[in-house]
Amino acid sequence: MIENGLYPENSKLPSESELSHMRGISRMTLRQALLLLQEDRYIVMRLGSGSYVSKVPSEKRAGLEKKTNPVYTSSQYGSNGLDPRKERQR
Amino acid sequence: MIENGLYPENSKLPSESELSHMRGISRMTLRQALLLLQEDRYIVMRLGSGSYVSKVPSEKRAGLEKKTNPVYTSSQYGSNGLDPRKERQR
Amino acid sequence: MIENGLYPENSKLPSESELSHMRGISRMTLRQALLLLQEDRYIVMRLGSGSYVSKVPSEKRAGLEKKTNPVYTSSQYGSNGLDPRKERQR
Amino acid sequence: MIENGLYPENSKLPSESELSHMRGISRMTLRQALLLLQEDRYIVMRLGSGSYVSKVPSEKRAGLEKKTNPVYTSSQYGSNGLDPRKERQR
DNA sequence: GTGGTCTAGACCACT
DNA sequence: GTGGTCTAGACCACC
Repeated sequence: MIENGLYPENSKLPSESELSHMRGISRMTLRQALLLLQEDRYIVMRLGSGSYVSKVPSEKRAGLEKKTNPVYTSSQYGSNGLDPRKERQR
Repeated sequence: MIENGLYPENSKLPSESELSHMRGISRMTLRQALLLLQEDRYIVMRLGSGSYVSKVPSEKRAGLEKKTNPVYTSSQYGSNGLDPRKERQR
Repeated sequence: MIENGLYPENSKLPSESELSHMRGISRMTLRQALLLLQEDRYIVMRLGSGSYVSKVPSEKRAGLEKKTNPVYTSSQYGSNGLDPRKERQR
Repeated sequence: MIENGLYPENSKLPSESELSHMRGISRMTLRQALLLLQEDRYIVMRLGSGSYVSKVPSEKRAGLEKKTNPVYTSSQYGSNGLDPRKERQR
């Protein structure tokens, strides 16, 4: 979603609670993802404030720089950042 | 800071607002710390007036007296009491 | 609400988030109330689990036992525990 | 300032601290004024949130309705709401 | 202008 | 998804 330009540099991400609901995953799983992003310096998590984009990875230069925690996806989500799987049965 | 002699007995501490800015934390968090210090009788908070040092803990005699709310620090701040982390990101 | 029998002994209270919405107050304020109740041993707050009633104060015997943190109310709420003031202005 | 359209209906007034500095008066004096305005239903003071304009008095109809707490001024302030007396010696 | 309290909302640590 | 803590900023009661 950051690569897709949905969240520009220095912008504030939705809250952990919102993001986890958007993707249909638990907060624990979402936090693990955020912590990996922070480890790679893509975001900064500020206690009591929110998570902020600190660097937008360049899709074009993929391969020139090594990502410590690469993302393996079989598909990309739309620009609204919503997980289509969310409309699943409960 | 009291142990370091920065604020002697019966002296007036900076206001809660000042102290919170000095340490780079919110006033609510600073107040929780002051309330713990007051619980241990190190300071007295006077409504509408300020906070005052009522007892200076002796570092040397550490262990002879029991602190209800001990402080766990990995480092000590300078004599100006300023938090070097204050230059935090935005 | 505990005195009114809404939450019997050993029962689980609604979450802090729910209770704060029910009463139309912020979660921080609700927590201060819960902490006072816990101090007086009426409830137990279990991290990651919830708050539980540990003792039901007897209204009838009021005066025979001393409450450290008494409640001063000008009125009582209904059995649903909802605050009529909740429809506040914005 | 409300009559001059500086603060429209449902808008949020500056904080008590800001307003008192703007007019060069103490917060106590400013609060007395706000409380009078609230008594006349011109504003609503929401604890922990701020003061909000609830009704804009009509200058044109002055006299048709009775103000409980009328304002007696010898002059009007500019649209910026700043008190010219503020630039006084200290 | 101080300490005291409240709002609204976030991340953190835990079950 | 809970309680625990923190942020940022407001009004309240008081000196």
